[in-house]
Amino acid sequence: MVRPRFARLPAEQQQAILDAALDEFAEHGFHDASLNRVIEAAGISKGSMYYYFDGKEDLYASVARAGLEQLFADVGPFPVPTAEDPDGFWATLADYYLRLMTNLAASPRLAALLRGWAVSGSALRQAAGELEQAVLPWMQQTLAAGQRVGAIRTDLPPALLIGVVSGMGQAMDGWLLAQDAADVDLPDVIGVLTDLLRRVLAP
Amino acid sequence: MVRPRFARLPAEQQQAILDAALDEFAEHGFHDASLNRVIEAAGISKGSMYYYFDGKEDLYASVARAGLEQLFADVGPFPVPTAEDPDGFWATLADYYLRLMTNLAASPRLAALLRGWAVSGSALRQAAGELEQAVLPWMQQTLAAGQRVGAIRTDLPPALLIGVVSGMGQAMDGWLLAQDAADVDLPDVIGVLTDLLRRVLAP
DNA sequence: CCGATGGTTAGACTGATGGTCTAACCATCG
DNA sequence: CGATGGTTAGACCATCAGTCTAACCATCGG
Repeated sequence: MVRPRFARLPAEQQQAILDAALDEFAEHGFHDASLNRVIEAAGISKGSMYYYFDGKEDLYASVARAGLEQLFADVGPFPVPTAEDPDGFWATLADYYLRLMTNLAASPRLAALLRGWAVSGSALRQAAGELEQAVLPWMQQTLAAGQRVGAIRTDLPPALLIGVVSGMGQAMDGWLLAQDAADVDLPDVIGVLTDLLRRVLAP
Repeated sequence: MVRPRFARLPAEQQQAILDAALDEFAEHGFHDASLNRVIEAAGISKGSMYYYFDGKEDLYASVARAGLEQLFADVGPFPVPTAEDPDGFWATLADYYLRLMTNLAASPRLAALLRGWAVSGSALRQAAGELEQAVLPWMQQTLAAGQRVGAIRTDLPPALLIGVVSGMGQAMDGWLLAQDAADVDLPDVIGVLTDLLRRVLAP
C-alpha cells in the first residue's frame, strides 16, 4: 500500500514521481520497467522511493490507481445499470463503454499501461488484484442487475461469465486501441463489441 | 531459434534439459523462472545452455513447442473442419476441443506452462509469437472454412474475431483447468463453452 | 539559543538475475 | 603426432529490486 507519507509530499513532486513511473511502465511493461530509471527521471533517491512505496508492485498499483482515478473523474463512476428491460440494460452498458473508451483513447500512456496489465507471474497478482478488487464488485452487481431484468443468463457460474467477459474485454480493448483512430466510427464499433458481449451473456 | 546442435545431443540429455526447464517455467512462470536453477537441475553449465539456446525466451519457446508436439502427438493434429453444414462444423470443433482438454488436463505441468503464456512484455512477444505462428494459420483456415459453410459471420474483421476468440479461449481454458476434475462433466462443459464461442461467431 | 528528537534523504551495498567471453577440453582427421 | 573445431566450464559483466546506515534538517522543549 502506498505509504501515507507520499500524500504529504508537495503535489508537484508527487506528480513528478507518478509521471516518471507512468512513462516507464507504459513503455516497458511491469517486468522490464526499471526502478532505477524511474528514480533518475523523477530526480529522487532510491531511499526516498522506498520510503514512499513498498516496492515496485506498490508503485505500479499507485500509478494505475492514479490514472484510473483521473479517468473516472473525467468519465464519471461506473453506474450500475438500473434499466428495467434487457434493451435498456445493454444500452446503458454500451453508452458507458463508449464514453470510457473515448476518454481512454485520449490518454495513450494510461492505455498502454492498462493494455499490459494482464500479468501471469504471481508477483503482480497482488497489485493487479488490488485493482481488480475495485472492478469486481461492480461486475458482480452489474451481473446481478442484468440477471434480475432478464438481460443476462443464469445458467452458468458467475465466475465463468466474468472470466470470459474479462477475456473478451481485454481482447476487444486491445484491438480497439490498436486501430487507427481515423478509420473507426467509435460509436459504431462500440455497438458491435457490446453486441458480442450480449451474444455471450444473453439467456 | 533452438540451435540445431541441440538435436544432436543424446535424447536423454535433451529430455533432462527440457524437463528441468518445464519444471521451472511451470512453477514460476516465465519472468520469475531462473536459468541458473535450470542449468543446475539439468546438470549442465551456463556455457552449454547458451551454446544450445539463444537465451531464456528461446528455451521457453522450445519447451512449449516440445510440450505441444507431445500433446498433438497424443491427440492428433488440428483438423480443419470439413463439414458442409454449420452444425457439423461446430460439432467437429467441440469434439476436438474435448479431446484436447482431456489430454491437457492429464499434463499438469504443460497446462501450467500454457496458462501463463499470456505475456505482456514485448520481450516474450517473439517467443509467444513463434508459437502463435503455428496456431494462427490453422485459426485462419478454420475461420475461412466456417465462413464457407455459413457457420461463421463475415461482417467483422478476422483479426478482431481471432483476438476475441483467443481471449475467450484463454479465459475458458483457465477456468476449466481451475475446476476440480471430479465435479465437472467434461463433455457437458465443453459443449457449453463451444456454445459460447458459437454465439459470438455465428452470423 | 541550544541540543535532542525524529521524519526524511542519499547512496553504498547485497545477492540475484540474464547474458558474454575466454580458456580449456577432447574427438576426429590428415 | 599435431592440428582443427565442436563442445564445455565457469569467471565475469552490467543491471536489477531491495536493504541499510549515516547524515541531514526542521521542529520542539528547556
